[in-house]
Amino acid sequence: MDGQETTPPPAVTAPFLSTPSSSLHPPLDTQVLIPDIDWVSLLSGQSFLGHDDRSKPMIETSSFMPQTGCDPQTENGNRDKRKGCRFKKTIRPRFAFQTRSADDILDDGYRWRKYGQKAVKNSNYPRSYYRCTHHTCNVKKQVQRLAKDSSIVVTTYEGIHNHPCEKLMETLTPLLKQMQFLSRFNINFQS
DNA sequence: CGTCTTTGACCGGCGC
DNA sequence: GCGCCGGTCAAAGACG
Repeated sequence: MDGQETTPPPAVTAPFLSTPSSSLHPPLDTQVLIPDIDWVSLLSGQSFLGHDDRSKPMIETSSFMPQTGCDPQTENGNRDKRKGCRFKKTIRPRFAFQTRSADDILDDGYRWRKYGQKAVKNSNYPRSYYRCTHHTCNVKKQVQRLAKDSSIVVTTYEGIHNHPCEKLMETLTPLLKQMQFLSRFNINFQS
């Protein structure tokens, strides 16, 4: 099931930045109130955020990364700890923002697979865990409603996409092909 | 049939 | 050492 395809664009109400160079991928076609965002870099899967000292850290940036000798593909903490692989704490891009939306899932153009849901303390609402479905991508995100205001969804992204946004590419590919065709036609016409 | 969600179990970190 | 908590795994089932 891919409920993200039909999710209406929510309004981002309160962005928080934890790492200046982190790569977050907010929903496409969203009423975004974040200033100084390089959306081109963002949508191409590159690091995108300009420095914004006004932004307040919301979420810790530390996460587990494998030490040398561990398979980078199996970066997820518990899975590798079970194999006896040792970890050290390193900084990993992590970014949280709040959206006012009736839907928990934001359509950010990427495909996500839900791999867990947990009830969290001091909250009536569960926290959902998602992982990017791209085989080489290790980006994760957590989604949770605010206990104080159930209309606000807190989304936390962790990691950087190492591939372009699939949905954007789907949209742009026919357009690019058409442009290539037209430019070729134009060259032939001139010669 | 492939993809995705659900959900109970499991594990490690952390505070006491 | 123990219990709580957050994060992840993986089997089973749902869905298109």
